Amino acid sequence: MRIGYPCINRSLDCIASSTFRLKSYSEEKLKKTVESNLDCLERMIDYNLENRMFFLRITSDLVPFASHEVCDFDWQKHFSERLSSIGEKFRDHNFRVSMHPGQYTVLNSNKNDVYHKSINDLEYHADVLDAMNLDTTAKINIHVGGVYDDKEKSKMRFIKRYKDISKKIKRRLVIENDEKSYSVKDCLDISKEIGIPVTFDNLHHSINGSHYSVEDALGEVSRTWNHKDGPPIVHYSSQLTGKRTGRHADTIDLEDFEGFLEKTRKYDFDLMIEIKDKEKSVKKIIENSLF
DNA sequence: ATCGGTCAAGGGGCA
DNA sequence: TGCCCCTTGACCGAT
Repeated sequence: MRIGYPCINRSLDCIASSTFRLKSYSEEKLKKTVESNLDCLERMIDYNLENRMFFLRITSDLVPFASHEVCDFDWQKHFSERLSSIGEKFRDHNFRVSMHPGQYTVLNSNKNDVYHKSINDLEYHADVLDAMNLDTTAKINIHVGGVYDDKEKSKMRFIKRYKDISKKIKRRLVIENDEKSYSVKDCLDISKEIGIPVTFDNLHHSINGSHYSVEDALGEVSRTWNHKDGPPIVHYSSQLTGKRTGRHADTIDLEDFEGFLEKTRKYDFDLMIEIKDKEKSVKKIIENSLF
């Protein structure tokens, strides 16, 4: 069981996701930005080591515009040594690593150009993990995508597209239940057809549930992860009280978290804490010996 | 130096 | 149809 937080460490005075405007794109600027992003990523790894947080989500902005047509720079080659040494550090300390493309990456889109751009973006994410020589437990986590007024058809489109993608992406791709469209049940239906692992998100499940209890949902998704995929990935967050449903809380509610652990005790998984104050919440969990 | 409008990009939900 | 929300702050031009 490993625990971590996504993309940004607020205790450090650096970010690994620094970017710039498309208008000001230049190869020089890209190189500089990626260098400083990699510096920061290494500092995050060191911080995590010291604090025993062995699950890390790498920001999609590590190499800005990498999947955009404007970028013809061979960043993999240029940063190959650094990327592989970062990967070595991950492996030496048995880190779990993941990435999570944003809302613009929609594999099952009914628009062809969106679909193709999504493939490019998934390719980029796979390239980052490949350049670090990470095994297939390093995952790229996405949502199923749009519904377009016909969920069955849209699920089928996801399945067909999945079958068509390259091995390089396929070996890392996992799907997560989302808060309005595709529930755990929907993800499991898809997984049954193509064997893709399913990430469980407790907050999304509480908003967009199926007939599954948390215990049953976790039990079912656990079976979608094979040995080569590593332990299941679970996302935990709590609702920001009084705000729009789905908004992430500012800091962790330890009582709520204990309740969650209570229900999930019998399962093995790696846990990503998606809460605004990031590593501080994880620290609270560890300090209270909850994980 | 500070401020705030804007940022590559999709989709869903509501008035 | 058009606007807002999510992701999420950071960038950068105007002052």
